[in-house]
Amino acid sequence: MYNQILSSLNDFIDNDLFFDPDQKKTLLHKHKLALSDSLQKGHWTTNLCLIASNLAKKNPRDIASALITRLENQSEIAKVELAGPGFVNIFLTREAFFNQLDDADKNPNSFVESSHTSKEKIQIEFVSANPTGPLHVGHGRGAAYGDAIGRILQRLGHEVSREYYVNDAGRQIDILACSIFLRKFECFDEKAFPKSAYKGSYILEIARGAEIDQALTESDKEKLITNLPKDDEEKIDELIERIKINHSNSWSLIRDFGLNYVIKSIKEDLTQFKVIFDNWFFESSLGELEDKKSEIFQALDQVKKEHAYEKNGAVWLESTKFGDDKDRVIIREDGRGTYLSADLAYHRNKLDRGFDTIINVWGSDHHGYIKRIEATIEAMGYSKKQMQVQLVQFANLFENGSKVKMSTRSGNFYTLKQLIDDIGPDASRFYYLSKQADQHLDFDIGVARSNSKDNLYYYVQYAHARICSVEKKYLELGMALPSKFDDSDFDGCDELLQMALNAQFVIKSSGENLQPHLIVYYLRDISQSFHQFYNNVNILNAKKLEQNNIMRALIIVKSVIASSLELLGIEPLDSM
RNA sequence: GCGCCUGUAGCUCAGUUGGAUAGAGCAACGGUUUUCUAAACCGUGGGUCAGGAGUUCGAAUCUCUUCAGGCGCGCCA
Repeated sequence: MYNQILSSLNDFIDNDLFFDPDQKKTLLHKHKLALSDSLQKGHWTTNLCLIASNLAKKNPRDIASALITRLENQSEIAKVELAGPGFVNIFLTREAFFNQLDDADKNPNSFVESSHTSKEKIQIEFVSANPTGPLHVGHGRGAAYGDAIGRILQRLGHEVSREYYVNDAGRQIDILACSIFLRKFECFDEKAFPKSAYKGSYILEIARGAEIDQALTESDKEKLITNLPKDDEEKIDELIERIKINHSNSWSLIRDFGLNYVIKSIKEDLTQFKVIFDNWFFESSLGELEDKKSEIFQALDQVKKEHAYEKNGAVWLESTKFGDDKDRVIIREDGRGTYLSADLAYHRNKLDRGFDTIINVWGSDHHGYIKRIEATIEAMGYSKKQMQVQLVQFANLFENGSKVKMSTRSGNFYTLKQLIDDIGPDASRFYYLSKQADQHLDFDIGVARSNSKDNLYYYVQYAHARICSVEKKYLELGMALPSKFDDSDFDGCDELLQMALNAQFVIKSSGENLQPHLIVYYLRDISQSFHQFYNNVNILNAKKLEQNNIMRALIIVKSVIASSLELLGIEPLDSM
């Protein structure tokens, strides 16, 4: 029906309006056909005449009359009204209204899929937390978000690939290995343990699990910890250096063991959170800068030829040529690459894999980094439009009104796993997604855990469970669940059904804008409408004539709720 | 100093990309169950959409500006 009306509107623009081609183009682009938010305004509504009247400097009423006649000629349309400042409201016949619902139930993309949006190959890179410790509640938000937009884009017909970028090559990993080493061989007293090392209890666990034949003598330890620099950061770097040189065997054993251990635990947490990645990309696979065959060398070499220069012994990328604020170092004075150089090679690798769009989900503290990476993409000869960066603000966790602190180094943090164990993966995901991603989220675990009315997650689940229960009772009465509407003129479900139709548009918009929270609020609204209906109408004791359509309506609402929850990675509950 | 984000009811937030009378939840007060799950529903009160100017048929939404708050500005990752 949507497509049918839409093409009538377009025919009208083409044939009945005496506009020049430019005006027609903007009109085609700007007019909208939307579901009405209330049936008093009809089933469908369009602003076409408003826009047209603006372009032609004419009264909307003069333009509308021809359109109204054209629309009213269609057998599915019962009535067309001009309302408000110039909206055209379209009222369908009951039969047409029900038909589009049955169609939408069969094909949840019936309105949106034939539109000219092309199917793309999309890659989403998200979480990508440094493998230096367990995921904490801040990472959970990125995980829930990235996974949800993946599901939504898939629903819209795109081919989606999820990727985790593992920074397994940098200094952070050395600090991890060093921390484990120091614990393993008990090099420091508890009080003297370096501040800049990781202190979480998981470090002790890993240290206990690591099987190393070698032992450190007291003099080894003494050598390791005497005459260290005072500065915390310098101290840890010095320790790393000394261990690497003097205990290279243990070092690499511990480093590999620790890294694998942490990555494994991250994977387990994500699996429990129902986030599955198609690909784990390791920074180390890009190779070493010294190796001329490595990807990282070749990527840098390519860029260096045209868009880089040497200054103060370092190699600088001319990123200002591509919109960055200043030029950036890609190879340090001492010959090592910067973080940007690895990212440059990584993005080249991604774009060469043939994705139409790559989406990077980053913590919002990286926002200063966007221009920089865009510049490197342009410098390598790609278009920055192929990459979309979506920032996710950190989630603040509250418990009983007070903020729970998070810091990986101090080891004092609330892990994602704890959260999942506490309130479950589904409620966690629901709350993570309940606010626009790039804005602060205050997550009160007390509310999420509670059975109270302000727990929105249960409000939505309750609507689903109630419908399941009614269906069950209906079957127990010996009735069969209807698969079609009949022509009874009971209209008590119509507003609810109108809202159910809107799911397609909400999902489309949430996919196009990468905003899963729109679905959360849609779920709240349709659940509310259902609860109202439920309290108004006694379904099982309703008139036999009305019951078929009521049950049909509930089946449709239930399936809309279930499939919307699915897009958020949440399993609908059949009973509570 | 430069850049990005935010400011909507007492609190937490939506607002379909410029549309019709600005909406929910919580909190406050009052009500609804011999009948399908009361984790529900109904009612009442609560607003200069931070302030100002502009763009137009029409602005919470776009532009400019003032104020307030948050974040980012390494040869760290």
